[in-house]
Amino acid sequence: MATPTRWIAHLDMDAFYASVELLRYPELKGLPVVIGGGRRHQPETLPDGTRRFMRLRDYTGRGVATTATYPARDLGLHSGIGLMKAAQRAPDCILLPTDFDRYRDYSRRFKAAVAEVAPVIEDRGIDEIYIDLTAAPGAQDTVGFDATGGVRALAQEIRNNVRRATGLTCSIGVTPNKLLSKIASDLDKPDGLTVITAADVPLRIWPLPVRRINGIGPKAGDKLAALGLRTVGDLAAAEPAALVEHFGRAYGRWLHDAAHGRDDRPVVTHHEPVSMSRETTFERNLHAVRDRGALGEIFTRLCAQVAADLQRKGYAGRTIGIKLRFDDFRTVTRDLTLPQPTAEAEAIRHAAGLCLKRVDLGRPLRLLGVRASSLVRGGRL
DNA sequence: TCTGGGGTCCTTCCGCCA
DNA sequence: TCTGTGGCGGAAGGACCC
Repeated sequence: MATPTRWIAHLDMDAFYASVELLRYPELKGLPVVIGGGRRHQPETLPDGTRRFMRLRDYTGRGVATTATYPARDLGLHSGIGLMKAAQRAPDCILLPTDFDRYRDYSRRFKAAVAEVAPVIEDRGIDEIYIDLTAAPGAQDTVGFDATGGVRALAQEIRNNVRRATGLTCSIGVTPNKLLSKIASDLDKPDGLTVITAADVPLRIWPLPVRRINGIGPKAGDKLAALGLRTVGDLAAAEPAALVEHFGRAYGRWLHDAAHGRDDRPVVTHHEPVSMSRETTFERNLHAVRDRGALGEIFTRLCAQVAADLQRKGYAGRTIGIKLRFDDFRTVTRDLTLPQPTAEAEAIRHAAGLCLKRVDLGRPLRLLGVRASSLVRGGRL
């Protein structure tokens, strides 16, 4: 028997948070809706049973959109857009608060539905996963003359199962590796299924902009554009030595491999957390001296939250750190490694306080965060 | 009226030590 | 004792992702 073809799927839920909200508020189907902001703007149920929703024009604050329905995207609203800016573009658009508990619940449901068909799953956050289909029953089957027929049917079965379990649609890309599957799942969205083989890479992948590659962000994208490299094909044709020269050894080589669709990272079914953190952006900027009391309260609360998170999940952290963002958006961090790991709010607060003393607090602050890293399991010393 | 919150990983620099 | 070298952990920042 020949070596089996490696088949990795990337499954991405379609406009996940928004779609979960539409299940709860079906009257919003087809309307522009964004999710985000604080918890203040809950829909109101009127005496006649209908619901009243908040509009973007009524929003004030510093929130951003977490996601947007497809009709809202047509109006130029996208995830990450400031809600005040969004309100200028679409004042009548409906605004819903985020409800992470509910999204986590649906997340568990869709992942369980996938696991019934194919159990080798890598979690990539609340709304997407990788699935190793290589050894799944039927994946290597040829249907007629189509060597991808078996894996395509399997992916379709996964989609059906997710829909049955949640009422939600997803998009799946199936290819020989994670890198290509991530790109492929985005090619036919929403509710799509895309299968790509290594031989398809020049035709299907090379015409795409480099930014479609997971790992090429705004900075690298701009730098590549400045070198005249706009498509994945441009990048694939570039001299590896030139890429190394401009981007360093590791990243330069990775760029070259990625452009050729090469990626042998395994599907990892278990992850240990590296850090746990809590941070908050203030409603208005706070000053270290003038707003000492308010700042101290927030600081203590963040430490307590990190401690609670650590204890709930059974970890302790040896390194405690803080993060500050000033009114000019400059961000600084300070870390302190302790002799012993801790999950106690008071010890965290003390260490974080020492970190804070090392920062010049001359400017007003817009954000404060507390983090625990170098985590050890089970310890609560 | 700019620009959330929770993460991971990588690079660079620095001090310490063998 | 001086100089060099290399490893390593910790700290800081940055890029990127969902």
